Formats: sequence, C-alpha cells, structure tokens
Amino acid sequence: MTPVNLKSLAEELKMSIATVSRALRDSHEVSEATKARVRALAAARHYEPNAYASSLRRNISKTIGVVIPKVANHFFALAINGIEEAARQAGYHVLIYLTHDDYAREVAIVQHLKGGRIDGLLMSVASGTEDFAHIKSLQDTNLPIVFFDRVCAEVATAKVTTNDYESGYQATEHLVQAGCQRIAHLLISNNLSIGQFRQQGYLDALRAHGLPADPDLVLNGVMDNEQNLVLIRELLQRRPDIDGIFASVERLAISTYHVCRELGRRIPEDIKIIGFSNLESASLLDPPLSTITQPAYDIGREAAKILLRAVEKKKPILPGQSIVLDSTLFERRSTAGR
Amino acid sequence: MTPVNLKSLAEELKMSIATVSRALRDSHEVSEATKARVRALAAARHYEPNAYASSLRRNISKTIGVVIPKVANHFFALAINGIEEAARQAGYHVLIYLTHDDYAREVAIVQHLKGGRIDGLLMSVASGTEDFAHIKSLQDTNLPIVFFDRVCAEVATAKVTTNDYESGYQATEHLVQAGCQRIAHLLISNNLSIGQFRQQGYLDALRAHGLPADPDLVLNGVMDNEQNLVLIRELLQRRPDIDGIFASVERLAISTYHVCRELGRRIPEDIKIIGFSNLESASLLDPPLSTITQPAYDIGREAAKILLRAVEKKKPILPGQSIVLDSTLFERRSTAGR
DNA sequence: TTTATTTACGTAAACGTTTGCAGCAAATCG
DNA sequence: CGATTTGCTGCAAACGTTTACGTAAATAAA
Repeated sequence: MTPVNLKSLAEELKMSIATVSRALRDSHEVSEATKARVRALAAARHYEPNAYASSLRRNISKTIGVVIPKVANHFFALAINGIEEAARQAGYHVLIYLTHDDYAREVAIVQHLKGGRIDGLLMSVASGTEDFAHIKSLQDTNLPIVFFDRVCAEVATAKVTTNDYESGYQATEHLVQAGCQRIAHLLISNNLSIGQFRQQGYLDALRAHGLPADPDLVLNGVMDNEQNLVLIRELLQRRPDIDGIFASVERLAISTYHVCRELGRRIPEDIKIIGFSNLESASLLDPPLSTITQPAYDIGREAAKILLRAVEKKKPILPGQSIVLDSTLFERRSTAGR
Repeated sequence: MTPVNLKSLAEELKMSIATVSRALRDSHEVSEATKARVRALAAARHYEPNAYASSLRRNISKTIGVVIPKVANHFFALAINGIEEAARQAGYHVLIYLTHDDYAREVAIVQHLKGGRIDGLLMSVASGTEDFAHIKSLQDTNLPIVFFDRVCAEVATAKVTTNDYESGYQATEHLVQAGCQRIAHLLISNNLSIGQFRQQGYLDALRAHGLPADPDLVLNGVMDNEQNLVLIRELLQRRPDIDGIFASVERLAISTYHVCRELGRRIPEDIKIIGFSNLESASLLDPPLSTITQPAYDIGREAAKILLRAVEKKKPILPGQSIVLDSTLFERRSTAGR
C-alpha cells in the first residue's frame, strides 16, 4: 500500500506539496476552491500528518509529560484523569512516567526528557528526592514545568497544591473536638514539603488547644507497607495512651485499620482516626473513615491548564501563577465523638 | 545557548556528523579511540538525541499507546503500572488516552494514532463500542495491537484476558454453597465479551446446581452511577427473594453496598455479595467484601511484553499468542455462610 | 610486488513537514 | 496605460538523525 502523505496527495491533485500543506493548515494564502479539493482527497485517503516530521520541523510536539510516583493510587489516578482531560481539549498528548518514589529513576526519566520529546512537564516529585539539580537542568533547556501536590520549592515555577497546613490543622482540631488527648501523626518521608506543612498544622492545632507536642507521637512511615504495619503496631503498643491518629497518607490510615483490628482496638471508641484519602469507598469501610480529601481531579486539570497556557503562548511560567486548592474534611464514624 | 546536537558535537570534535552518530550508537565502524572521545564530549555537553528526528528517520518512535476507558479505577491503574514497567525496561515511552467509555472518543483517538506517533497499541475497548472498523483500519496500517481485558473478538490479534467464564462460574457457585437460592447478576453493557463470559459462567453454575435461570435477576448497569443506584434499589425491592448478588463490576458491588445499607438489608445475613474487584481495601469494608480479583498488574505487563516483542522483531501478532490469566477468589464475610 | 580485504571515516541523500521567498497572473491605482 | 498591489501557487531549504555508498589508508593474502 502506497503511503499517504503530503507528497502522494500533491501528486494526485497535481499541485505542489506546499499548497497541500497550507490548505490543510487552513492558510489564508490558499483559495477556498483548492482547499476544498485538498480536504476532500485528504479525507478520502484518511490522511493523518506524520507527527514526527511536524514536530521536527516546528520544534513542537503537542505532547506533555507527566512524572509521578505511582498510578495505583486514587489521588494520582484522578489527577491523571484531570490532566488528560485538559490535554485532550487542547489537542495535546500525554506521556506518562512512574518514578515509584525512586530518586534514581526520577533522575533517569528527567534526563531522558531532554530529548525534546515533550513541550512541557507536569511533575509530582518522588519522596526520596532531596537534590533537584536534575529538574533545574531540565528547566534550563527552557522546558516549562508545573509541579502539583508534591512540589519542589527550590525550582522557580508554578505549583498547584492544596491547603496542607490548614488541612493538618483542621484534622487535628477535629480529633481534639472529638475528645482526643493523645494524637499521633503518621506521615511519610518528612522531606516532602507537603508533609512538613501538614505536620506544622498538626503542631499548631495541638498548641492552640493546650495539648503537648510529643515527638514520640510523630511516626515517619517508609515505602514498604509491611514495615509500616510493624512500626504502627510498635507505636500503639508502646503508647497505649494514644486515642487519636492523624494519617497524612492514605496507606497509613489503611494500615492503622489493620493494626487496630489485630490489636483489638475499637474505632472510634478506643481510638479515632482521620486520614488524607481519595478512597471512594471510605464511607463503606468498617467503620466509615473520616477523611481529608484533596480535589485530585481539579489539581491535575488546573496544573495542566497552567502548563498548556504557557506552552501555547511560549511564555515562561512564573511562581506567581501558583494555585492553592482547598481540601474537604469528611466527618465519618471513625472520629465519632463519645 | 547554542543547541547541542550531532552537528555541534561534530564541529567541536572536528569530525563528521556521521561518525559522531555512529560512535554514539556504538557502531563497529568506529574505532574505540574516537568512540571514547565522542562519548566524553556527549556526556560533558549532556547530549540527548532528538527523539523526533530519530523517529522520522527510522520510522520508529520507541513509544507505545495505551487506550483505556478510565484510569481512576484500580484495575486499569494497576494495569498501567504493569505496562509502564514493561515499557521502561524495554526503553519505550507510554502515551495514554482515556475513552471514558465513549465510542466517539475512542474513534477519534484511534484515528489520531494513525499519525505514526506510536509503534504499537495496547487497548481495552470502551463498553459502548459495537463497531470495530476504526480499530481494523488502524491495524491495516500495520500497527501491532494487543487487547487486554476488554477485548475485541472481531480483530485478529493477541488478547490478554482472565478466565472470565470460570470466574463467573466460581463466584456463582460460591454463593450457592453459602446457601443462596436467588442469585442476581449485575453486569455492565452486555456487548462486552467479558460480560458475556461471566454471564455464561453464572448461568451454567446455576444450572449445575439445579437453580432456575431467571432473566429478571440479570441487571444491566449503565454508565451513570446514580442511575445504577436506582436500578439496584428497584431490583431489590421488586424481588425481595434475592439472597445473593454477583457483581461483575466493582462499581456495582459498591453501589449494592450503599443500597443495602439504605434498605436495611444485612450483609451477609439477608443477602450475600461477591464482586469482581481490585479494591485494596476490600477487606476493610463493612462487611469485608468477597472478591474475584484479577491480576491487573500482570495483565498489563504481559500484554505489553507481547506487544513489545512483536514491535522489536517487526513481526505481526498472532491470535495464538493470547494469554489467559487466572483471577483469584477471595472469600470474605460478605458471603459468609449461615 | 600486486591484489584483495579490512578498517575508519566522510559525503550526501533520505524521512515528511513547514515556511521564507519568488513568481506570475489578475486586479487596483495613479 | 504603466506601475503597484493582491491573491494564489511553486521552489527549495530547513529541522536532526540515520545509513547506503564511496574512499582512502592500512593490513593481509597471493
């Protein structure tokens, strides 16, 4: 089967390649009559322009990259959903890369992206990432970057986040008002900025309500879920006075449920739990889990919009374009008052 | 900043572009000495080959496409995870497209992919798709395609699925053995082949255990979740004799939980439920949900492997390469016997 | 020594598209 | 009526890479 490209169309129409190209791009330099002829044949032959030739020539790929830690996670899945929606509307394609929260993988991926494959990048950094040279170096190639959720403070660009400090404060206050006196905070990898904000909200809420801030009650989770089960079990056994748990990460809330079941701690009678989560089934858990839920879809969509706007206008992205969206606290039985 | 490409490297090294290119591709036509020099400079300049120029020239993009209905769904999220893993290992990139189970979108996406942007396609068809001309037409361009989970029988290629018939049979039998006499089957869009297989397994299991097959007990769900709640409520009210539910789709199982809660039906005392699901938190639901769980990650990975093997060897994919993986039945309290 | 073979590199033509420039007719203006 | 503009089209050069082919020198074979 002879390939269908500008050349073959031009030959069949007995005009030059240039005219065919212009006609298809709806250039004003082409008469309506020839445009119609060209379009008709292009449609008949199911012509699709070669994306790579076009990208090479125009130095524009109509593709954005998304680098995230994982996809099997409601938050990121919803975010991708929003990103894909915004990209599709703008006629962009979406390349996806998973770091699995591994610094080395993140570096390799970012380096690879310098090949000019994408016009812009959306990123949520790996929890293990402490050095940002790879990202800065990518930005130096004039590639627009927008961070979402797990942002990187050292890189000057727009960030789309949620009100993590306030959410941490609210969650803690919610537990206090439900009657908790000893509230633990479970978070992951405190070098992530969001973890720090939530932790600060937690601390300030404790202080505001006259509760002591006990470092022993702050647990830094790890990547491995089995290990987290052990850590949480140790914590609950070492400190039987804990009567409230604020989990900054969905996984840790789930793990806490498992440990409580194992140890025979009743939720919410013995211990109350609230966690960051985008679980659809939170209300069906036993007991229904109180959550702080981030607007994940909107985060993805807004981040993509900012990025695409910059890409289209070829303007640099300024930190001033950052957006902070509000999370929502859903009160359910896991924090029911006495 | 002057661009770093083969030309600039060649100039600096005072050799031809061809030699630089060959050196970087480790061609045997280049001496080790010059290879070393080239590699050193390339590394120093952080050279990354232009992906589009390379793709254009070699007619190979090192990119595969993934077209799925949605991503905010455990099954597909895990599948993507497997796909990305296999792709990364083989040095491939992953473009993602969501159809939202919309036929028109699927057609548009597939048509768009004819631009030569990808070397191969992984696909799980939209539930609304009944005509497969768009897919066949894409396959006619010699693009290798592998289906997974929601396959398309009309297109001759490899498919990666689970043992849906057996799973439907087992799930139904499991309910029978737990004491159910009137078992309903909730599925979505019966034109999907997987739905048909599961339905057949359901019917055969009923017959094998001497239970009548009542068409009134088979509910075809729709896209809209709110609407499904209404349908399920109607069914349970119209047929109070229903004492078992086999949900072919995770969402329908969740909706059933909500309806049961609303109607005051106790699970598992009044009604037992088992559903296809990849919910990590199934065991934490109230009550824990018995599930048939598909090996989603493996499905994605195996599908990607088949595809990539064909892409690399430039060989067509034969239906004979299809794989059927086994799902696992997890027995939990929602189907506890009397 | 002559001839064949190997090694290492350069030349230049592709891949399909976009676009500055030129050309050429018809239309408009001075 | 000549000069200029306007509308449409073609020519050809890019974009950065890969690779068939050519070639010169070095080595091996005769």
